[in-house]
Amino acid sequence: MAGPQGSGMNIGEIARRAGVSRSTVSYALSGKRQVSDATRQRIQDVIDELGYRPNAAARALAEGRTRTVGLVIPPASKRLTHMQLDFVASVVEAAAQADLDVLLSPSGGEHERSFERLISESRVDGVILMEIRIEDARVNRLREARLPFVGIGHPAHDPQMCWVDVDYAGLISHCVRHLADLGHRDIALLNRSPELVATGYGPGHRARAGFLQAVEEHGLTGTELLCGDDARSGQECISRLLAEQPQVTALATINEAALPGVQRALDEAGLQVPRDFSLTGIVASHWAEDFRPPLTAADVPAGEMAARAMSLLIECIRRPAAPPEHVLMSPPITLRNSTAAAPTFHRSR
Amino acid sequence: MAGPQGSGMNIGEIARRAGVSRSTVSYALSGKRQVSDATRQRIQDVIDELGYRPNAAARALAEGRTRTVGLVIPPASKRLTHMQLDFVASVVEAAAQADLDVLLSPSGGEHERSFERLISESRVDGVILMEIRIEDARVNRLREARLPFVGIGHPAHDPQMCWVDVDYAGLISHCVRHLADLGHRDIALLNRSPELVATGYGPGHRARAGFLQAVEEHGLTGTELLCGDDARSGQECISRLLAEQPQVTALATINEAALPGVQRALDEAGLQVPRDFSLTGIVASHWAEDFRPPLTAADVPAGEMAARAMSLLIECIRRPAAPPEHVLMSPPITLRNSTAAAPTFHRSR
DNA sequence: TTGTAGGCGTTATCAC
DNA sequence: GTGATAACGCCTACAA
Repeated sequence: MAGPQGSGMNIGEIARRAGVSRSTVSYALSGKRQVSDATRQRIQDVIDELGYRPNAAARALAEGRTRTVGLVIPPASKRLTHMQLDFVASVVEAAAQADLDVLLSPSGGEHERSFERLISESRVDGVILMEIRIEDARVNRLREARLPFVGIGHPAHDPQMCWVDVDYAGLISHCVRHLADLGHRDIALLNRSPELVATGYGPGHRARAGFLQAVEEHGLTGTELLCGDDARSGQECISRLLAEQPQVTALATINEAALPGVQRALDEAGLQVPRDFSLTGIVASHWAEDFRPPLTAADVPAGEMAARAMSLLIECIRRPAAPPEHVLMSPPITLRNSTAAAPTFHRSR
Repeated sequence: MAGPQGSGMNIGEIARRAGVSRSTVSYALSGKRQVSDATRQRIQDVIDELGYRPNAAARALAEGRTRTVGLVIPPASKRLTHMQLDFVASVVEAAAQADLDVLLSPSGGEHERSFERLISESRVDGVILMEIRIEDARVNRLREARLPFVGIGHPAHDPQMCWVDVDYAGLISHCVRHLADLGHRDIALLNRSPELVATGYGPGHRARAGFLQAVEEHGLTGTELLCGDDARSGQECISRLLAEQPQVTALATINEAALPGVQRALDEAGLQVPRDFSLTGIVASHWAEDFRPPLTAADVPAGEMAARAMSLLIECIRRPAAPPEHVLMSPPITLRNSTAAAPTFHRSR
């Protein structure tokens, strides 16, 4: 098994050495027509000996497909969250399962060139688009390019595209009801950063909507906190909340990166979870389990989302005319140990 | 500007509409020979109108290069660390800067197929290989394939390959000296997981070597802790250490994921950093700054490593015969607030 | 300054 | 069962 990409290492060379024509080698490899066992074996021997693999570009050119999918990630400047990371890894895994390769592309900011290359140079057969905004120009761009794609997240109005999303509104609303059932009357929503929500970040908007609706439905008082995606912001946010609104006894969150700070703020205030303060939300299981005590929360199923997105994409590629499918995931709320009945006496300021 | 990948959308179509030959269009695009301003403009107009972009596969086939680099990441099963994540994002960023695309490939475990595709189907012009082991089969595989590559990390003996690494041995040794200067006599090294180190994970081995050497040099007593890459393992590890070896007053770490647990264990034991216990190590700045108090530590410069690796790779691609270059980075230890003079009295068990 | 033509390595449609 | 041969879309000598 010598080095593959040597000099004249192509299907013709294999054919020559095996004493057959190029087409026979091609068919022996693809299995798209009968090849006698004897010749197939002869060909295979030569291939094994030389370590030959067909050239991907030539194949893509001839077949009209690349066996590659694009994954558009948010730009690196804003550090990716752990959930996003899990997602990237899971997409790669799911693609590998289907013998597809993954071409990564940042988008937003400086990186339009990379995105344009991806979609308009026929580098990929389809695209998975992360972090879709409520109004997202890239969606139109992809449609223009007639490229099959699946969104992670969904824009405001678009029955015409495939997407996979988590039901942030429904789940947060569920969390609020859970807290209401436990007797909490004043609760807060720990949302993502102000900038993110301002630029139309779907989960932020939908969590807010679900929160407001549920708060009203149950006659509660609700406070929304927009909080940076890091521990320090979380600590500041919660410290301020505890100081300024001591009547608040519970919190729902979608901001996992802030959790270590939340923990510190509660510790510093001498509050015990769940005795003095209840906590729940939508969080990658990793973060939920690392909290003390472990969080009762809906675990964002990054792996399953990636797998569903990939099979949706494969389907979109196979049948471009098929009606778009949506998957709105509503993972169960895992009961751990961070919510309890509201404390009987209010904390004083 | 209509949809690009329509039906007959290729360089010939552009040529036809502009009333020139295909080669003229090609040259107008590449600039590899003079084209009169008039025709160039006419061609450009047609291109703009139709939104044409050359087909990547055809170009790769003709040029013999793909304008794509491969990034081999550890498999998703073992969750990527934050540092690795930063690194992936930074590589993509650096590649985009050079107008290169990035093909992602998991490796190890189930994913040999993906790795083999990457290196033997001419899908990429070069490879960045993350998480190199002290003995790493992939290195030989890449060399066999004659594919330019750059390692993040370096194997035990290999002057023949390009790599970028952090000087774990030197930095940990530096940390130990710092602690020794502060009067600590019993210190510990919080290493990565036993499995990782057992499979020849370079940073683990080199941190250990630097630790042992420095401990001996300064006449200290050292304990090495192999600890899982998560908060719970960190907490268990440190709790046990504090209980079993109360004479230990300082710790150096390369296990950032364990830090939240380290913090909890110290809190639970009622120890204050740095008054009662000093902490330092090699950690992505993100984690160092999220600790309370912020850690005095060498910040792993993921962004710069990625940039250096990318330019090394570009150089390897340009001149495959050039002697291999190495970059051993030794980022400065950022003074924050987690180390102080050793406590005068030993803690009791 | 521009056009012609051959080749890059596959796949796939014909014939045999 | 197997071989020629024409695409696939682009690049680039070689001519003009």
